[in-house]
Amino acid sequence: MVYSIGQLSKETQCKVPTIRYYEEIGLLDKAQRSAGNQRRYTSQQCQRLHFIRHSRALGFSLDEIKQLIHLQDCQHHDAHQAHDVAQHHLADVRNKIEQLKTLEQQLLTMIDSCDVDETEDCLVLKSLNEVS
Amino acid sequence: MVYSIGQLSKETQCKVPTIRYYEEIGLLDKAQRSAGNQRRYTSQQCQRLHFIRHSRALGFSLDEIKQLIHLQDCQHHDAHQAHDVAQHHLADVRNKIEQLKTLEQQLLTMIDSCDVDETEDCLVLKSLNEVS
DNA sequence: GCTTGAACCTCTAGTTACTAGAGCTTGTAT
DNA sequence: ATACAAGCTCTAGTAACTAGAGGTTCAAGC
Repeated sequence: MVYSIGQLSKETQCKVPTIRYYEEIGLLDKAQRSAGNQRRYTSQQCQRLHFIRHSRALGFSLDEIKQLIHLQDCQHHDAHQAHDVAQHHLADVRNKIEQLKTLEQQLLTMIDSCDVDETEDCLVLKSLNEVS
Repeated sequence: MVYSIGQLSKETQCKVPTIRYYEEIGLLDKAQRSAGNQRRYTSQQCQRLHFIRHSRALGFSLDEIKQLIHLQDCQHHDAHQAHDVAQHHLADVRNKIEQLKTLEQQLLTMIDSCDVDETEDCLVLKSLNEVS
């Protein structure tokens, strides 16, 4: 199976300029070209793009994905390096969740303090002005 | 009290280039200048920068902060517009938390599936290759 | 074989919220 | 008077794309 960039785009739900961008930064190998200079992709490249998109959906950065791809390509890697990348990322995600929960609480407090007292000005601005 | 940009920076914990950047995009008014063209700030501007930093710490975007500042400056605003901005932001934050929790689960599943079976290759890469 | 139009090409610039560096000038303390 | 920290402007870089201009190629229908 050979894909044009548009077909690959449909297959992987990845926008055409994004595919070109991935090639540009070396995340995807340079595609073969048709006689008229248009990109042609193999099933393998299609699978790699699926891998990239799936990883992105899980929040891995392009840099992390580069590492994961390298681990895939290099046969002699330690069995647990990919595991480490994933675990590191999991820690990041948990950190972000904690931060956002704190934030959620602060916003709630701010908004609630305002609901109590409908007759006055909204206190949101006031509370943002307080030096914490 | 009159501040140089460095003093303002210390006072607000906001880096010097960031202050200049806020001026450039119109989030802070243009500062007065000394005879030698250096920026001089008043206590009012210092308070405004505190407001901006506090809002940023709560995750408001610069655009949202612009709206909030406009609401402060404009005396004739609806008492609850700031409330709305905050509530909208709260919804965003909650959304992000939900997404990250889903992600956390997927990562956990991936990593755990690998721990079960230590003798084989790490399954992280394999599971990223599966088309979900 | 010719025409049409969708899909392709490259290149540049924009997005968000800053950060870093070059090369020069000003302020202040001794 | 001098030294040097702190200031100035301008340009470019970060992450991960997205959008548009202006031109070319492919594939289908006649």
